[in-house]
This record gives sequence, C-alpha cells and structure tokens, in this order.
Amino acid sequence: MKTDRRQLSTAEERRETVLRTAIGAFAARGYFGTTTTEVAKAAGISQAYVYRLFPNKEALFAAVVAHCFTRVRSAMERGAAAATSSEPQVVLDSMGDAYARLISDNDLLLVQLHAQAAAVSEPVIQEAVRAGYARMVEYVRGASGGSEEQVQRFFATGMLCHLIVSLDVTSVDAPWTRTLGAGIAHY
Amino acid sequence: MKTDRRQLSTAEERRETVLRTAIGAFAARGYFGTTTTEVAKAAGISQAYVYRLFPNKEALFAAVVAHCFTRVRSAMERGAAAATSSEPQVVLDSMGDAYARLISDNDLLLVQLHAQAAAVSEPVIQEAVRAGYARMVEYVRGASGGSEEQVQRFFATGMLCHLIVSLDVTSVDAPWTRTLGAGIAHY
DNA sequence: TCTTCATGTGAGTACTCAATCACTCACTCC
DNA sequence: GGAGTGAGTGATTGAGTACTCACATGAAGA
Repeated sequence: MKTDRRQLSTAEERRETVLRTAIGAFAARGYFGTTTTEVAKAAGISQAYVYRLFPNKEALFAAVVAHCFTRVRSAMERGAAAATSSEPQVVLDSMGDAYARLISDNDLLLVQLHAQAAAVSEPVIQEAVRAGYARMVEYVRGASGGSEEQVQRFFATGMLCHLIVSLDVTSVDAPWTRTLGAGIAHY
Repeated sequence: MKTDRRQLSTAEERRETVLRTAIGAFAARGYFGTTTTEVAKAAGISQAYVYRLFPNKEALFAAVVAHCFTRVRSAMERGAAAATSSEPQVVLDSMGDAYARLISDNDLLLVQLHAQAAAVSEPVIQEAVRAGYARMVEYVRGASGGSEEQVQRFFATGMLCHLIVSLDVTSVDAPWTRTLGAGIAHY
C-alpha cells in the first residue's frame, strides 16, 4: 500500500456504503416505489455497479432491512446497559428511549415499515423481517426479564410509532393525535 | 326501460364495484406495486375505463383506502352494539373482536398497512389515512368511553395485528411468535 | 515494466407502466 | 326510426424499469 488513501474501495466496503445510504433512498417510497438508480445515486456509484454488489433488487432490499435490524438491536443494547435498575419495566423504558433517539431522523423506522409492507408479497423480504423480529423479541425478553405481556406491549408501542411517524401526526394538533401520541417520546 | 336487466351499469355503480374489488388487488403489493391493469382485471373492466372513473391512480387508491376505513368503522359500530356491558374495556374488547372477524380474510387489514406505507410519500394518500384514523379514534373514544390510555392501547394492538398478518406469524410456531400473538383473536 | 485481477461504468435491451384518445356500442327519449 | 348521451374499449404513447455486457481504469506483485 503506497498511498494512505486508495481511490477504489474494496467491494465489501462498497457494499457497506450502499447498505448505509440505501436506507435514505428506500425510506420514502419503499421497496416497489424506489428505483435502483436512486439507490445508486445515494451511494455515489453507477446503477450498473449495484448489480455487481447485489444479485438483484430483492436481495439488496433484504440486506438493507437486515442492516436496519442490527442497528436497532445495538441501540436497544445500549439502552439496556443504561438502565438505572434491573426492574423489567425500567429496562424496557430505557430500551424504548434508546430506540426513540435512534429513529429521531425517521429513516430507519420508515424502512422497517416499508419492509413489513413488502414482506406481504416478497418471500425473501418476509424472511428477513421475520428473522429480524425473532432476534429482537428474544433479545428484549432476555435483556429485560419482562413478562410476555410486557414484551408484547413493548412491540405494540413500537408499531404505534410507525403509525405516528408515517402520518406525521406530531405536526397535527388535535384530540386524536394527542391520544395516539400520548407518552411517546420523540427527539 | 324495456328489459328488467340492463347490460350497462351506471358509472356510480361501477365505481363502487371498483372500490370493492380493488381491495383484493392492492392487498398484496400495495400502492406502488399494484398496476391499474390488475385493478381493472379484478373489477372486470378495461384498464382505460379505470381512468374514466377515477382521475388518476393516486385518487383511486385514496378512495379505496377511505372505503376500507368506512367498512372497518361500521364493523366497530356493530361490535360496540354487541357489547354485553357499557364498561369501557368490555366495549373495546367487543369492538376488537368485531374487527378481528372483519379482517379474517386479511385484505382489508393489508390495504390499511400499505396505505400507511404509501402515506409517507404521497400527500393525497396521507390525508385519506389521517382522516380515516381521526374519525376512528374519535368514534372509539366516544363509543367506549375509555381513557386516553385505553384508547391508545386499543390502536397499538391494532398495529400489532398488522405486523402479525404481514409476517404471517401464525404459521410459525416459536417463542417469539407466541409472545407477539398472545391473546390476539383470529378467525 | 508488464501482467493480472478486481473495481467501476456507458450504453444499451427488453419490457412494463400510467395515462390518453379515437372510437364503438347500448340505452333513452321523442 | 333516428338523434343524442353516456358506458365502455383497443390501440397507442412516452417515460421509465430492472437487469446485462462489453469495455475501461486503478492497484499491486513479479
């Protein structure tokens, strides 16, 4: 290695760049509504090269989804570590707060919402989303020690966040928006 | 009027047919993933005629979404009427059960999920979904007399149903699926 | 330097999509 | 029967779409 800064990246580095930047691309219009050209532009590469890094659009999206889940899970881990007590509800609240901070830019959450929608018809994506939630549920259960009901409510609240963000209810002040958003942290 | 049975429908009748049948078309792949040709086929008309009945695809989808919300709301009304007591939680449970029965074929629920996803980027759809939830939240609050927290939890549980259906978790038997699906009725 | 190989792209292909338009047919009223 | 109106369609368009391939360029060792 002569120079400190290579002009070309390794394929693996590029793949990671794509996974990171594609979140922003897919966040707006999801799997069907986002073109591979948009993903390429977000990553600063040509559209053709996307197909060198990933076999097809479905695999690309599934990889992006998996990447989002690992980011969310590591945020939960930080939240669990920051809990001020080992009381299950305290740990859950701390994880929820860490989640709220992570998704303050909304893109991660929106990809999860779109992934859920695409999972209905695309088996590869469904499998990625299932695997993500499987690991997440088990992690939350184990780290918090919460009851079935507490864990279930934790995820139900997360789903409610999807609704709140997708409708942008925080920018509407009305009784129904206050009811849905009551007690939900946002940064 | 010579014959008892007309061959042609009125435009209004056709529009209603389209609204009803398009639910099945949009349920699988949502707004971006469903073509107007598929919608036309489901309604038994030509693709061109879809554009005589609706100005464009976005308005068509928004109308379908609004139609779904009215169906869900009237199911809730039946549920509320069937409640065995006026205790808020009893009424909410009865409404939830009516909802569970209504969406046993999944299509209505899937359209709501896809509508939520499309609402992120399509303002006309976002407005339709907002209006639908606004009316539904107010109705649920008024009909049940439940507290802010009870109503919020009611909708959070509904959102959890979206996840359960989109991932088809009922066909996977594992600890995490039992946690998410605990106590959720399905018919 | 020269060869080798991975990184990266321009220019396509074959196809699908939403939307339009000229047109036909069914019905009603006189 | 004939004029007028609204229901309904076949054919088309122009703008994309995912995906491919021949080719260029940079890096690094012999």
